[in-house]
Amino acid sequence: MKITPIALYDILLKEFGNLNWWPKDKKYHEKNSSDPRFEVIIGTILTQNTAWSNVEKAINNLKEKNMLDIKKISRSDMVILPNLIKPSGYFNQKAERLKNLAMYIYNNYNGNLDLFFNRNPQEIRDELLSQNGIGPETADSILLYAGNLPIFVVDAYTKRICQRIPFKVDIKYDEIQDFFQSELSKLYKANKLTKVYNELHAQIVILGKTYCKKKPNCIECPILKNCNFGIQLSK
DNA sequence: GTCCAGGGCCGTT
DNA sequence: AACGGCCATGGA
Repeated sequence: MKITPIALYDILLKEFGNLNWWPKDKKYHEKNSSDPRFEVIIGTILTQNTAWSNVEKAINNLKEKNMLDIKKISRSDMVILPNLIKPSGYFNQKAERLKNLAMYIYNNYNGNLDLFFNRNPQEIRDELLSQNGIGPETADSILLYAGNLPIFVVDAYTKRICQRIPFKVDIKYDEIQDFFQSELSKLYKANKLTKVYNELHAQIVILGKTYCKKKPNCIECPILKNCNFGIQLSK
């Protein structure tokens, strides 16, 4: 049975409901009057090729030291910071990346994320991509989940699912992103796209973690009947 | 013990 | 353009 990105979204929305990503600690930010968008930005770097459970440990360490702050990260000691984020893995690289980005935003936008995000998304994206350690997925996650901008995030799960279904699209980041964005904007109005991209990427991650793993669990997968990979497997 | 996770960079073909 | 090695922890 043929499936489109729109149909995929329908199925996953029924299966998982609204997930309201990105995961963040609202209570913490209310209590400390800190900016939850910066927690998202930190999370996008810490979760690079890393299980989220490990990222949570790192973020908790930052909270305990009151370091979940753009100014403090931008001035952090490069012995202390890697140590705090150690559970997230690649901690030396990630500490550099975090500090560089925090310094960039702090120096050029006075740490003001409203100023940073209130521009043409393409311009912000190019700027993010020019930073060391920020590739397309991290940049787009920042745009979508911190900036609330209508940019679809492609990750390893998205690529895997595109191949397994399969969608008729070249397996490259930009091609897949263009494919999802052009398909979904056929049905949804421009002012709904941020919400749709937010939910669909979140649902794809859950689908990937739960069913469409490297070693997949197709039998219980909600898109079994719409996926060539699962159909072949169940024969 | 082995495999894997919500990538990205760099050097080599 | 494409590919391999590298970065590293913690849970399954």
